[in-house]
Amino acid sequence: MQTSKTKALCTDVVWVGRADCRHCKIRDQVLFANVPDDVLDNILTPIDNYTYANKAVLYEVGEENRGIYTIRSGMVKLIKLLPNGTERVVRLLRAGDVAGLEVLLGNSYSHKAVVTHTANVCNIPVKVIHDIERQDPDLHDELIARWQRTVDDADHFIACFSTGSAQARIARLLLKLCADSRDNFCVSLSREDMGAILGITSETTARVVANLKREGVLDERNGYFRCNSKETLQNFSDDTN
Amino acid sequence: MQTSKTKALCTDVVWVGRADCRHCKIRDQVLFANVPDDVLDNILTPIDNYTYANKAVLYEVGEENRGIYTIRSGMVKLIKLLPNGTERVVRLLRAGDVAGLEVLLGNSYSHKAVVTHTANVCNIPVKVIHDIERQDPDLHDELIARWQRTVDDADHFIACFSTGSAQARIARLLLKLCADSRDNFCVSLSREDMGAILGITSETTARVVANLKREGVLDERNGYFRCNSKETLQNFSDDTN
DNA sequence: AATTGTCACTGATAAATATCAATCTTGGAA
DNA sequence: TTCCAAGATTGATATTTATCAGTGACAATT
Repeated sequence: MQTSKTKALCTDVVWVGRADCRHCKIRDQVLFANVPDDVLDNILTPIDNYTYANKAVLYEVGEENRGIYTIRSGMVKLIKLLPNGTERVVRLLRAGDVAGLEVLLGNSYSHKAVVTHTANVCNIPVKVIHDIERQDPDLHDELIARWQRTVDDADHFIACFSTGSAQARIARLLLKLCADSRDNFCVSLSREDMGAILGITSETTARVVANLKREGVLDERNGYFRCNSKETLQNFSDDTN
Repeated sequence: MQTSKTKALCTDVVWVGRADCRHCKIRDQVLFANVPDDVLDNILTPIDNYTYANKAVLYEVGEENRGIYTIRSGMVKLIKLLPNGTERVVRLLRAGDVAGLEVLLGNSYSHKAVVTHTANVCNIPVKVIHDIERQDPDLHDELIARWQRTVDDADHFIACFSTGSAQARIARLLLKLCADSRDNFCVSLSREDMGAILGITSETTARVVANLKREGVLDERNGYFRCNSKETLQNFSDDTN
C-alpha cells in the first residue's frame, strides 16, 4: 500500500470528523468528564477527531503548539530521544489518557508521540481548554489531577520498568498491560517497543518472552498477549535477579 | 552523639522557627515567588521552618497529610520502595524544589522522602496553599508549572539516569549535579545513593567513579565533587556502551 | 506461486554488571 | 592522638545482558 516512509505521513492520519464531546462514548474517562453539557455545547473552536494508523506520529519534540491530544482508543508511546540516537519510551498512553499537556504552559511538545496501536484521538486546541476553564473552574482540578497522574505514571516507569532484571521488568510490563483486563488479555507489543520501554534490547526481550511462552505463562496470538498465570508473573516481577 | 537509629528521629529534626516568607532569601526560586507581599503577610496558618539532618526522613509513603515541603537548602531524595525490598530513587530535590505536591489532591504521600544533605525546609500546610490561591489565582499557574517541572524531572530520570551503560549514567548524573555551578563543584553523593538513583549497584558505581578520579576527570574532597572536564563527561554520557 | 520485507526467535560470543568477600580510608568520637 | 565504624575501593568470579549474525515464519505484493 505504502511504498515510502514519506508517503506514510499522508495516509496514516484520517480525519474522522468534528468531535461530539457531549456524546463521547468514553466521556467518563476523559478530561471533560465533569464539564457540564451546556459548557461543552458552547465550545466554539473546533475539536477534531482523527484516527492515526500504527506508527503514525502525533507530534515531534519542539513542534509548534497544536493543542493536546486525548486518546479515545488504541495506544500511543511518548519517546525521548537521547543525544546518542537511542530512543527511550517514557510513557504509554491508552484510552482516556492525554498527550501533550505541556503545551498548556506555552511550551512546545517535550516528546515524540508515536502510535503503537491504531489510535482514535481528539485534538483539543489550547484555546478550548482556556475557554472551558473560564466557564467551569473545576476543570483546573481535573487538569491538576491529570498532571499528578502523569507523574505517577512516570514514577512507575522509573521504579518498575527501569529497575531489576530483564525478566522482572517484562513481567511487570505484562501485568501492567493486563491490569484492568478481566480475561487477562492485552494488546501485544513488538519486542523492540518493549525493549525501548524497559531499557533493554529487543533480543533480550524476545528471549524472555519466548521463555514465558514455552513455560505456558504467556500466549500470543492475533496481536494479543494472554497472561495464563498472573501469579507466576507476580513472582518474576518481585525477583531481584 | 547518637547511639541508636531510633534516637535519630528526635535529634535529626530541628525546628528553626516560623517561616518569614516575605523575606525568604531564596524567595525568587520558591513556590511563592510571585505572591504579593500583602498576601504573604496575611497567612494565618503557621508555616514552620526546620533543619533536617542527613538521613532524616521528611515523610513516608502513605503517611497522613502534613502539607508540602519547600527545600530551601540541602538535598532530598524521593524513594519508591519495590515489593522485593529494593529502593529506587525517583527524584532529587534541591533548593527551590517542592516535595509532596501530591497531598494537595488529598492523597497521602507517594514516596519516602529522605535527606541526603542537611536540609533546611519549610513545611506548608495545604490550607495555606488554598488560602493563598483564593487571594492570588496566579498561584494556580505556578503550581501547574511545578507539576510540569516534576514531570520533566521524572522524564530525565527515565531517559538519562535509567538508560545506557553505568559509565554513561554516572557521567550524566555528575553533569546534572554540576549543571548550574560556575566552578564545576557539586555536592558528592554516597555510592549507594548514586546506585539507587541510576539503577546500578554501589560497587559498579564505586568502580566507575574511582576510574574517573584516576583519569583526572573528577576530584572528590570535603564532600564535594569537582568535574575537571565536563567535555570528557559529555563524551561518556553520549556513549551507548 | 514466487518474491519481498518485517519481525520474532535463536546461537555463539563478547562485554558489562552483579555478587561476595576482603581491604583500605577517613571522619568523627573518645 | 588513637580507635572505630561507615563507606569506598578492589579483586575474583558468576550472571546477565548486549552484540552480531543468522534462520524461519508469516503477510502482503507481484
